[in-house]
Formats: sequence, C-alpha cells, structure tokens
Amino acid sequence: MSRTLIKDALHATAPMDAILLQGWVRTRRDAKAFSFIELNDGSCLKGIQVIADASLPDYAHITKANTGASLEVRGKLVESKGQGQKWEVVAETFTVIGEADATYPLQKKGHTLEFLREIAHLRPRSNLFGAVFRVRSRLAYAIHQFFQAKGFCYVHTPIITASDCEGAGELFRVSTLDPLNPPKTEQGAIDYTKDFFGKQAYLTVSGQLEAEIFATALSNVYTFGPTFRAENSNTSRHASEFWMIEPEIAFCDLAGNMDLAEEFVKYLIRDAKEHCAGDLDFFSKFVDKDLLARLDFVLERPFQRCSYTEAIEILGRSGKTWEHPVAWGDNLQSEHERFLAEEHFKCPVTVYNYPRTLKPFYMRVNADGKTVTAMDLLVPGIGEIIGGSQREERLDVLIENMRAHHLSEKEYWWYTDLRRYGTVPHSGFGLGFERMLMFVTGVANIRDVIPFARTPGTAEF
RNA sequence: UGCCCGGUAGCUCAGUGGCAGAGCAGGUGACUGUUAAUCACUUGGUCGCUGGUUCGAUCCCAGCCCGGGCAGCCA
Repeated sequence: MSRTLIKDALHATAPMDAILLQGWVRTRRDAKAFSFIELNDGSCLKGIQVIADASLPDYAHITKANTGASLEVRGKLVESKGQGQKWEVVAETFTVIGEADATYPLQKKGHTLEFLREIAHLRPRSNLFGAVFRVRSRLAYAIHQFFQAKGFCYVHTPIITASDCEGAGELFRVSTLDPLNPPKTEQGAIDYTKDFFGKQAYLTVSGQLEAEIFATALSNVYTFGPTFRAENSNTSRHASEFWMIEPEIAFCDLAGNMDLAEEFVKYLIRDAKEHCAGDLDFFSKFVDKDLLARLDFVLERPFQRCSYTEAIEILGRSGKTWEHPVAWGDNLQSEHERFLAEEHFKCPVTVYNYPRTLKPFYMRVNADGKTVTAMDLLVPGIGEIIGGSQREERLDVLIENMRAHHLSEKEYWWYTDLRRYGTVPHSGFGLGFERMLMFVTGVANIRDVIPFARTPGTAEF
C-alpha cells in the first residue's frame, strides 16, 4: 500500500477502506478505551486525527507515541464522529518508528521565535515554520512561472566573482591561501596571484552585471540565487546570505521597469493567496491579524509612484519632526521611508529618480544631469523590498560615471563592451526574496523566513 | 558598529540583600468522542560567566559572553 499524504486524506471525497499514513505525533489524548493521536506530515498545516482503540494488539506501545515521535498508521479513513474535523483515521495497526522522549524540545505549547531559532533543525516541525517554508517553496516556484510565462530566460550568474562590482558593501573573500602563512610579494603584501583563482575572489553581492550581459543577448532574463553581503548589519531585515531575484530587460526604460516590479509583486501575493490559503490563514490568526486585509488592499490598487524630489517635498511639509533632517541630496532614512509607505500613501510606493551622487555608477543619468533613474519599492512594515534602475547605455556617460566613482575602466572592460557593441536601453531590479516572504507571511524577522539564517556571528547548522 | 532592553526549572516568566516560585511540558492516578482536553498529586535549579562590595549576593557594582529591539549599510 502506498502512503497517503495527510493533505490528500483531509481533502478526501469518500471514505477509504485502507489507508497508510506516515508522520509525526503532534499530541495524544488518551481515553480509557482508546487514544486520539494528532498526526502531521508537513504536507499541510493541519494534522489528521487518528483513533487507536485499546483492543489493538500494539496498544501497549501507545505511550511511546509521544509528541514528536514518528509513526506509521494503517487503517480506515472514516467520517469523524467528533466535532472539529470531517475525516479521521481508525487505526488497525500503528508502529512507532522513532520515539521522542520528554527531552524533545518542541513540546505542545507555545514557543518564542527566539527559542525556535536556536533549534532550527526542529523548528520546521512547528506549525509556523512548516507554513513559512511551504510558502517559501511555493513562491520560489511562482517566481519561475511568472518569468517563464513572459518568455524570460533563467540565467545562472556566478556565485564566485573576481569583480568587486558596484562597490556595494563588504564582500566575503574566497581564498585557499593559508591564513597563517600566506605568500607575500616583495613589498610584503599578500600575493593573491598565488591564490586559487590567481587574483582576489569574493562571493557575489549581485548578479546584475552578468545578467546585463545576457539581457543584451537574450533580451529578457532573470536570475534567482544566493547573494552574500559581509555587512555587520544587525537588524530584523538583513541577512549575510539571502536569495535575490534580478530580472534584466533589454529595450526597457524606467517606467517599464517599475511596471514589471509592480506586476511581479502582485503576482506573487496572488499566487500565495491561491495556493497557500491555509498557511496564510494561520499567519493572519497567530502572526499578524491584519495580514489578509493588507494583502488584499495591496492587490486591489496601483502602487503609488513618486519621484525622490516629490518625496523630499512631502516629507518637508509633513509637519513631522525627523531624527534625520530632510534635505534634497541626502539619502532617505528609514523613518522617512516608513512615513511614506505607512502614513502618507498607506500603500507600497515606488520612489524614483534619486540624486546622482547617492547611487552607483551604472544607473542612467537623467536629462537634468542631477538625478539618475533609480527606483526603490517601499512596502509598509518592511521598507525597501526592491531596488533597481534603468542602466546607463551610453558609453561616454558610463565611462564618465566610472571615473567619478573611481572605478577602473580596465577592470570593467567587458561591461563597457556591452555599450561599445550594439548597446540598448535596458533596465532591471533586485527583489529580496526573504523580504518578500516577510511581506507575504507577516513574519517580522528575516531570520524566521530562511531555513538556516546566516547573520553576523551566527552560522549554526 | 552605535544606543537601548533582557539572561532564574526543558519552555514562558514572576520574585527577593537572609530556606528558589508559578504556568506549561514531563511522571503517577482519575475522568472524558477528545481537540494545546480536564482534575488531583508529583519530579525538576551552577538564578549566563568572572571578579568586587557585604556577616551573607540570584538580587548591588564592574567586566565579559549570549539573545532581542532600534539606527546605519541594503535586498
């Protein structure tokens, strides 16, 4: 007999004379003549109720079917006589495969997220984390569906990179040199020409530059992979290792880029609502009561758009006192972004056309000469979830920007070649996958939407 | 990295300069088509670590370690 997943058993349309279930005991309630066992196999949030009658030959072992034990049950699927569930399984045999004694940390009680983080090897067995990681899986799939349906090509950009690209934050070094006894140059510096790749190498902070290569060949591409930032960031929305989706579109300007970002975010929300309804219900009950209403609200109306200059004006006349002063030419601080998304617009906002001096060299310079075609999508509760831009496609302007950013033209010879040969206007953005998950699930800490979080000082499991 | 808060039973927390507490979990028993069942009884402690003040420190002080929140960096 083949195993039936509990998800399928719960959705049965008729009783079954023979069923095989395998899973883990969530809780057991003993009566004098029988026991109720709630069995969960992770296929869905809900467990199924198993009735084990005291007349069963193995009933003496029922006390080993404790919370956390793995169990195999054969029996009949019948309509439940009790309230609270449609179906239940009357066991004919049950076998405790693996016992779980009283030291099992995940007892049937509420646990804090902080405690569960310390037992990241067991927390997927909890309701919350089972739900989070089912949604994570579903959205990863939906990302591919969204882009594939639009004819985008999935590109695997390298994880190890030798280009300190963008100068975007601190990089993790990849090296096989002996740290206690590295080869030295005559001047006494570490001689990286002796290192594995013959030069300094790092973990990628973005696949964008390589994605641009493919966009200028295959037109519409996207990447979806791990990204590494060695920043000493200790916040609920930063991780040292996270996953990022980076579409890159040829013949696309900033407006098209913003359109795609909005369509993409809404698609993912809609997909989660459609395919993870039970899990989202759970989040809205136990994590964030306003979750479903907020997701509907976001789906129902267009995202707001506002230029950086307009944003500065809005902040200036808000009547608020800011911890960080508002001035044209300064970065928008967290408090400013939160105000725009949560209080002023009360909905996701795309802020675009930032001062040139605040942004990286590859962003396209606007006609005013002062701003570049950057865009950030800010969402209530989380802040920046997407950052993107139209890229500078004019060779002379790009080179001028590189000089202004003190970047070596020689190092980026291949990047400038894209403008030297058949250049096209093109755009793209990066969506933080974990931040998107936070938004969809209502989970407030990025460490709780990634299976094994890597943050400064922590790389357990 | 800076500022703030916390660390007491397996978990969540209360508490006091003078015998270490509760709820849940665990154990035993009772009861029940139960639903994180219920009721009674019960086991369980390096009070984060090191040093200092004190007759006496879990409590006060200092340093360190760990966790969390916020800020910066960003997705």
